[in-house]
Amino acid sequence: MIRLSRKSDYGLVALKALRALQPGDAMSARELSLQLDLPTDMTPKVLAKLAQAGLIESLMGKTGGYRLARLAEDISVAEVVRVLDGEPGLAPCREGILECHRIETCDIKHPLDNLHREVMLVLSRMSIAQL
Amino acid sequence: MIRLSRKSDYGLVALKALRALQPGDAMSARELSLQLDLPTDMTPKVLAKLAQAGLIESLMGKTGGYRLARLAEDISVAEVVRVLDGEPGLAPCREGILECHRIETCDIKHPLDNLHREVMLVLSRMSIAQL
DNA sequence: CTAAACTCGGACCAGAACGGTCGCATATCG
DNA sequence: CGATATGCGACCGTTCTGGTCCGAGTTTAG
Repeated sequence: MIRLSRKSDYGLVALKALRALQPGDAMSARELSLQLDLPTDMTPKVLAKLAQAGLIESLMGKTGGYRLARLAEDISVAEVVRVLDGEPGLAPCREGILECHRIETCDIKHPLDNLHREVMLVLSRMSIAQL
Repeated sequence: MIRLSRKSDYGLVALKALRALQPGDAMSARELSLQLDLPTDMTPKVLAKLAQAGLIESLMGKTGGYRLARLAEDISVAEVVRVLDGEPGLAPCREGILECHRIETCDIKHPLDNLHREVMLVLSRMSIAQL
């Protein structure tokens, strides 16, 4: 239910690298891959997701690349995770494995929900700039 | 890197159910499965892990079953997660994917480590009794 | 205008992890 | 002694993720 996969890691290190650029400059996916030792063709995928979510912007063409679309201070870890690993949902009520008509189940659902929300809050408080 | 799988859910609901027992009473794995709609033979596995970690104790024999080994107030969610899903490790330095001799990598490692620690802290603050 | 370098997007594959099951040994109570 | 419980280890099927490949559309350089 709460999952921070490797993709999120990649995204975070990439964003951190983009942050070090001069304003106006862009960095290509391949440069990022080489510099950060990320899997060759994984980087474009991760960056594409971040781009279409509006966290970074992509510049096409020969001198293209990626750069932050916002201030690093305004990009939270939670947002990156949500984009790359999806909104983490609770297992219990998602698949119907634990049926919700059971009292015990719904007794447990809300607390787990709170738990989850609290974790995301922690992630929300940390920005790329703080990494 | 942080992963709360379904097993953890199962463990948490089971512990919550065990908490409702009268002191001295025990509840069999099958009873728990039926009452909580958990997968038939998943429950013993989860309970076995919790037992060997000392969170609950098992009573063998005909009238056997499981019961809490400690007060519900003293069992944290973090502990349950750690037992059932293992100590969550950081991806970057675990598999050598991001080599640690790279400065960028080790710049990112510690902050991610802190992040992770903070999340576990949140889980530590919530006990079974509070669910 | 052509060529090169880049992003975009989808299709694709292998491997690991997870959820779930079975069976046998062992211990307890009646 | 027999019935019933856990303990534990071996065992699959499926899903998901990480990772790769390729074609299409775009922009700049020459």
